[in-house]
Amino acid sequence: MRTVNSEKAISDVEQKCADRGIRLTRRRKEVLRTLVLADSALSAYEIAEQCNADSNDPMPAMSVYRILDFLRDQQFVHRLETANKYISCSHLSCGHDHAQSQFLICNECRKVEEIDFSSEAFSAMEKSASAAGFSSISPQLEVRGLCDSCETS
Amino acid sequence: MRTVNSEKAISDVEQKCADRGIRLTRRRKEVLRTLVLADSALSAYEIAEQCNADSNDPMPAMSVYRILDFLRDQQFVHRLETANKYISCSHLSCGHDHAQSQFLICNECRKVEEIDFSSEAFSAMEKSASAAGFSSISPQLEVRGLCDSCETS
DNA sequence: CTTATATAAGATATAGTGTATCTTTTACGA
DNA sequence: TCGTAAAAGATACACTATATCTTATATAAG
Repeated sequence: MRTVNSEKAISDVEQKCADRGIRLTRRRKEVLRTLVLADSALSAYEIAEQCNADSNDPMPAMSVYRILDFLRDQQFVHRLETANKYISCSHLSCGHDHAQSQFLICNECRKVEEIDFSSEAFSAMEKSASAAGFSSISPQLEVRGLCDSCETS
Repeated sequence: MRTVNSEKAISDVEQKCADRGIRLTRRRKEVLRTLVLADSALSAYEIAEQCNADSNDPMPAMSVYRILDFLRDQQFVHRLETANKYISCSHLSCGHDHAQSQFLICNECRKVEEIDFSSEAFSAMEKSASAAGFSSISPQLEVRGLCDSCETS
């Protein structure tokens, strides 16, 4: 289980939705809960499968996509572009906004860490980018690598 | 046309293949040429389509995938993981190896630049990564952003 | 030169990922 | 309670990619 307190994360999201005047429906909560409880990033179809394992009210894959759109709009969930998978935001219980989302993805065990790169790293990247004719770079970043335990084993 | 001298790039690849004792067949050259001449990154199916526009010997999409595997193994072509597209290496005529490949991708016009991030940028990223339990990061990197001309327009 | 072998290409099927669209249901305010 | 809008259900289909089996071609050995 990735999140220390999954239930708290979900009720915090519920509160945020109430604040924003949007609805965290039963279906949306199902998808969110699946991602919060998951050990790793999941594909849309894996989410549907997991929901169907957890309840006997079938969750169609198409609904998963729709719900993921909603959850991503609200920044509760992120899409890993390099993996075609989805993962719950690791800041569900934080009060502040998270415009940034940078991910370290282990090529071996597929573990994902959502981190903040240092501002030095960012400004150095921006400098290189600007030299190549790119005036701005997205704070969304996916970096592949090896986590410590996979490196040593 | 992305490459200043496309024909030179292709004949340089031919020479490299000869050196490596591998074959740059007619089909492989067709795919490579399509990518070298392309203004942007192409999907496998777009490559097939383009080949079919250029010649009347049909290029099946399945062959394109096989040939892309070959060209990627040889580092003549890269895959943009965040775009599901392929692009020819911008160093086809260089003598040295290119273990690294970092890309800037414009979210607006889809222009792609293959660059080298500064070593400062890399070591700063590695520092952040190591703090998060990742001992090594891949030199393969795709960064989204806006190119100068899309930024100003 | 011919044949054997290995590599490449052709052909077909199918899996995996994602979007479009139309209908039905549900929630909520007037 | 009824009307409207948002959400969910259902179905079809497009796009990306892999697996596998067969046929063709290139090169090396005899």
